[in-house]
Amino acid sequence: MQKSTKRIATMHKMQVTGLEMFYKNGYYSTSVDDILKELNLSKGAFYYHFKSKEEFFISILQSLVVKKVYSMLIEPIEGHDNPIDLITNCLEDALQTAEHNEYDYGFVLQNFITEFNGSNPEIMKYLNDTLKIWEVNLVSTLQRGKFNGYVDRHIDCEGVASYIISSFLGIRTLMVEGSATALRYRYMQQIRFYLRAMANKQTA
Amino acid sequence: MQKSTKRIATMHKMQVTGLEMFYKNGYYSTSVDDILKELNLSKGAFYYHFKSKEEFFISILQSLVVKKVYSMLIEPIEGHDNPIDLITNCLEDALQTAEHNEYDYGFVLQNFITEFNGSNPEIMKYLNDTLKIWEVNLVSTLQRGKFNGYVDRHIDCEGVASYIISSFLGIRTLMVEGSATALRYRYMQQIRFYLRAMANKQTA
DNA sequence: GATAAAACAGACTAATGGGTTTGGTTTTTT
DNA sequence: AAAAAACCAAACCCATTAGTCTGTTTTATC
Repeated sequence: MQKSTKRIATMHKMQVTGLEMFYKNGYYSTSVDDILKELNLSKGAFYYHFKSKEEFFISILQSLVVKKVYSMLIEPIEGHDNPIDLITNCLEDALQTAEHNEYDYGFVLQNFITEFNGSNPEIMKYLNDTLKIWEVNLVSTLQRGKFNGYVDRHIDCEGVASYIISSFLGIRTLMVEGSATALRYRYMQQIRFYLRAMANKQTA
Repeated sequence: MQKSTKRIATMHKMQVTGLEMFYKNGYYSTSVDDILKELNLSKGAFYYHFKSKEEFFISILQSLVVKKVYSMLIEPIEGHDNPIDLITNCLEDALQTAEHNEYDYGFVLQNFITEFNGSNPEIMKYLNDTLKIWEVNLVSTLQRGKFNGYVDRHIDCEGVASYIISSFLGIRTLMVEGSATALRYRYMQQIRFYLRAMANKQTA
């Protein structure tokens, strides 16, 4: 009983290539035809599977982006180890991924937020919700860190979380054109410095 | 001899409205007709003054954006006062401007960098150059701060500068949808905390 | 106030892109 | 083998958009 297995495979292929091209060239600058040419598929194929370009894009957000945000930005910082180390390593990994021309999904979000802001409220909702998921998980990781004695009790977890996200999104913007390796190195030094100051001074 | 006074006035009006709409809806999502309708002007007028949409946009970068980056982000941090205070106040001002739905020009740059990255190298060059101007000036402000005894000698000025820019660009992304006031408040607390640690501990 | 140049209006063109339709082929089920 | 479901190709439709062309109005100059 694999009646929909091919359907799913085809849709998935379209979504993967779609995300790649939307991310690289922007949503509005990437035509459906562009994606189909890349895949040697036809318009008929596309509109058999998806109602519209917009619905197609939303399906990408739901089935690819959200999952990747979880696996790259959220799961690595779960658990009861020192959140400061967890977060530092997670950011380092994400930036290294970015450096090798793959996409780290925090920046994917930022790109699309910039593009759709003001022009498409429905898509913006999905994007903001996903970003919010990251933020919420950062906050609770920090709070858990307080509870477990790793993080200073006086720290404003919400403030730190949005500051981490901000700096990360920003450095990724700079990396698109600047010398990525040098920027990553410097950024990691600064964020380490910043996060180290959050540590609980009582406990080792 | 005011043969070009009207010409300049009209061009300027087009540029101001153009920047506003490009910034709000994106370059590719804003048609020349959209801008002209807003101004009650015609195609003939537009192409009388500008060779193309792209040239029009570049003229906006040159005549509006660069100047504003200077007056909002560079001039305020010049001088020989404590650069940590200068930078803090400058960022605060920029974020307050942003909160009142006007545009702070750091974010204008970021928006366009995101939009044109990968699709238009010529425009990217202008945008990156402008961002670079900001960065270079931040670095030299910090170095001057070292010289004048305000900033710790061990600080990596390049690292701090790109970290400041990063966090600023990032927080602006978050502000587009989140509660701007709360984000600004938190951000300023964090950046103050971060910058205070740069201060020279010897001198008061 | 005639004339020339500058500034502007608006219909038109060509190309692009989202989406539809038609007309098929392959795969699965019975 | 026959019917139905899943899948695919490409011509076609319609709205939009950057850019052109031809003319008209405004403005400066003598």
